[in-house]
Amino acid sequence: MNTETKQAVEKILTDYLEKHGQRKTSERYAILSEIYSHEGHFDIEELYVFMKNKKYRVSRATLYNNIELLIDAGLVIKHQFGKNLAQFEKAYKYKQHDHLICSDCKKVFEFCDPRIMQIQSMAEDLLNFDIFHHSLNFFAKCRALKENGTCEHKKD
Amino acid sequence: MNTETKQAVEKILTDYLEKHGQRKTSERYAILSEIYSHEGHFDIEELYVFMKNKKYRVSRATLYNNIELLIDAGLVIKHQFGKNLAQFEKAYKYKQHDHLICSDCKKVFEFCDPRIMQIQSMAEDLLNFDIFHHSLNFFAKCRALKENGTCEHKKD
DNA sequence: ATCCCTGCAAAGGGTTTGCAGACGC
DNA sequence: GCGTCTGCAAACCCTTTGCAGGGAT
Repeated sequence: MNTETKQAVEKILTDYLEKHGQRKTSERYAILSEIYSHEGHFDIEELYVFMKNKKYRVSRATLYNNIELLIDAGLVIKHQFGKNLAQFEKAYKYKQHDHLICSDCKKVFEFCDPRIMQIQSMAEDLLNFDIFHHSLNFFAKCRALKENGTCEHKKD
Repeated sequence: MNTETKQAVEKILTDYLEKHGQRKTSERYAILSEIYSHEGHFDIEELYVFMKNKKYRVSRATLYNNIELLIDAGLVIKHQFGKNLAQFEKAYKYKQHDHLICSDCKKVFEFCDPRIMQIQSMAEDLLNFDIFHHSLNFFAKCRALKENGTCEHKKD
């Protein structure tokens, strides 16, 4: 990842840890760095394998503990795409977007629409809450599937 | 539940089973009836306990199998509210709505906003998919919490 | 009579917990 | 040195699977 982003997210983590009186362990910075060096979604097992394949001696328990911390610090976002498997994504400077999941091949697509923020404001005022996160998922069938018998995006 | 709804959902199930060459077992109709006799969200374990507390001899495996069938038939909707626990809800004649989850007490609130359908149309055309289901969840802090130190809706 | 569907129990897979040792403070 | 954080492994919980018996067609 670029140096600017690396420094920025490390500072956010440092500030968060200091504010909450938690320790600045090397594992926490290693996990953050690993997450920000990958594009797209990942689950804990994938992150574990990535880090094991490098020099890191890291445990799944530590990953589970610290991913929660990173979510709380606003550095990571958690997704649930219908399966019983939490998936994650880096959050810093990543444009707000939502997801569409292909029911055929389970591939996840991204899109964004500013109108979601208007709905959010409406819900906040209606229910008297402050919303800090949203999750919008569309489940869909590829139009090419019924015409050609195959997802046209499978070749990607 | 009212007789009209009961007959309507049973017909939908019957049509679905006949169309797919699947058997009309008493368990399937019992599960459907049980689901439609409750308001709000439920998970498989709750449904299992409900049915055990009545006369039914039913297994969790059958519930898991048939809830998928009912979802496919459009009679049940599945939700994931951030935890690794699938929650379900009856779908027939139930107005389209979305959810806001209180981060303090985890209570789930409902709201609806027609603009979600506009976003859906946009995403369909942008990505060339036909969307058959959507899931929009807001995660939020109750405004009364920071003022009074307690969720004002906890008394509900 | 066929064979799909069921109940039961064991297995599976992701996540959490307990504990002794390590390390930030 | 104190107390938190870590790695490891076992425990946990929800869900899926295997199998023999039962019921729909």
